[in-house]
Amino acid sequence: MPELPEVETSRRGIEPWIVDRTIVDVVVRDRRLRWPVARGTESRLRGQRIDSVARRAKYLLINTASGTALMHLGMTGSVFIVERGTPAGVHDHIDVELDSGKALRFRDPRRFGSFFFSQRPYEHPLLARLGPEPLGEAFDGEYLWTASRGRRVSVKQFIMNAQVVVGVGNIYASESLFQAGINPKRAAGRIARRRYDALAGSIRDVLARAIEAGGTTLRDFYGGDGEPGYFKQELEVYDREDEHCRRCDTLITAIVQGQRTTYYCKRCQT
DNA sequence: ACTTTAGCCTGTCGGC
DNA sequence: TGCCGACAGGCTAAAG
Repeated sequence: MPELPEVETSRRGIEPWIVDRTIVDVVVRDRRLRWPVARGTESRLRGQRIDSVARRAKYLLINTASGTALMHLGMTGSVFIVERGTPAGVHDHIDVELDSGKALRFRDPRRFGSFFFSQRPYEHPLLARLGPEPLGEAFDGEYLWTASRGRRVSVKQFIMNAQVVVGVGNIYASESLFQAGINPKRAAGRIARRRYDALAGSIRDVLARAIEAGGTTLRDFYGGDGEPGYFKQELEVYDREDEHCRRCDTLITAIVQGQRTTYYCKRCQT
């Protein structure tokens, strides 16, 4: 489900409900996530006041004075606010209960998500080697071009690599490459500097527009306010196999790269 | 150092 | 209608 725009939409949705609230308890109903939820996570959070909620890559960081609770939504995870005491569904694995009478609920049917506590989150092995934020200062065409020299992987797989740049998942990789006019099969190391300028700009633009639209809801994504994401309506190629390219009318092609489906226009993307 | 693959899970959908 | 395989928005670890 969630790529960067969906995680950012979730962050904005929960922020007003949890910042400056105190955690009165944490209830973990199922510890079997991507990595088992460590024993003691609950006690480290209990009694802490939430100072802020941030996002790094696709991680949500709930910051307190004593450390940070990190959540990753994996493929099917979501977070939302409920009244404390709201009966939990089968996939509602964690509740962070607040002194306001509300709770932050973590739901994840496939359990590819994760939840852990860290005093130095940015030094945690899972975060330490992440690439730059695509909407940040350090990300531009020069960076991508330099990082791609000598790389033989396809450009699609290259921009989905979180050590290169974070937050670009399967939907937005296809969309960014379409907007930049680049064939997703092209080897990353054989793309000119100027084309990487275009690609970096497209990644920024696509992600920013998707955040504005509240993310992309293909089936079951809802932001913190319960609204679906409306970026689906703006998708140019993703999930549009055999439909007409809006720019040139050619039928959109679907291929598989690295076990993920890629969509592109053979005529617009070279 | 890079690239590729297997695998973690459940739910849904299309074809028979 | 039911069964079965294919597929799904992510990511790591291990193997090559």
